Amino acid sequence: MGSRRACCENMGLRKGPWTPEEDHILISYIQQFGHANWRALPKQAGLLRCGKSCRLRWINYLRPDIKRGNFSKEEEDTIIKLHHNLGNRWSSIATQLPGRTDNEIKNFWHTHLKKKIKKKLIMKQSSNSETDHLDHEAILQPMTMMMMVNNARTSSSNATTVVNNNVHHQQHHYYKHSTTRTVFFDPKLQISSSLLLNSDDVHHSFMDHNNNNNTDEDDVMEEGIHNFWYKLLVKSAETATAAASVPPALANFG
DNA sequence: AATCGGCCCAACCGCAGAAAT
DNA sequence: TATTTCTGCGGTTGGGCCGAT
Repeated sequence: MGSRRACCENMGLRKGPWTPEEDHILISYIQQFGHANWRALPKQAGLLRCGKSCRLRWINYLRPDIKRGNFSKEEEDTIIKLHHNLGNRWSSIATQLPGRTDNEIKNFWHTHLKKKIKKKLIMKQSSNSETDHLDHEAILQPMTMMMMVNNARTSSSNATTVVNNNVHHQQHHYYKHSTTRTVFFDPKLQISSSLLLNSDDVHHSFMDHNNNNNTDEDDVMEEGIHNFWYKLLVKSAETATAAASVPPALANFG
């Protein structure tokens, strides 16, 4: 694809917070003419904004069906459940929550739910006698990796990158073997989790679950992934705790 | 009353895929 | 089929707000 100029590079266009006047112009225009072409809209409406900015303003703030205010407990539970299944696919999650935007859900996740879940995990971890020796930071570190690998798994475009880098593509996860360890790799962020995934049995446990012949493929994947991440979490926390000096956990893989 | 630091959220940016040419 | 344009998505940022000191 050729080099494309960002829409807001156009000189003379306003950026930053919208004024009530701009809001009014945008609402009036869309009510009258709709928004068939975002690119052309600001010019036709007489707004000194790029189309992208107009679209965002409308979708996230001005649409008449936007539900404002605090998230209910039901909405919260729905987000947690959907995020567990879908990962950071905020737009998909938003389709299940009428009146809520992907941006709003994303913000809510980052500011409230993520912390809440981490806290729950720590509480759970503290009450688990079997893993009492593990420190909480070591648990949270692989959690970050879980998120990143999950992102890689949900992006089809990354698959190409992975193939180009000669990384094997198996089911929905990417992995590659070095002579000494199995490495998970996030092609988008160009980082690997070699520190966290230096154990073959973790890798095999994941593969075993994936090779299960159960008829409900999604359930198998879900169960396999769940089990896999649990083992990974414990294993990597052990590794991190044991290490006298922890090297940069997310070193470039080259 | 002033300052500081963390939180929150609207808006921006870059990227990728779809659609159009 | 190749290239360009448009749209939508997810990550990130920055500024306002608010409580703590």
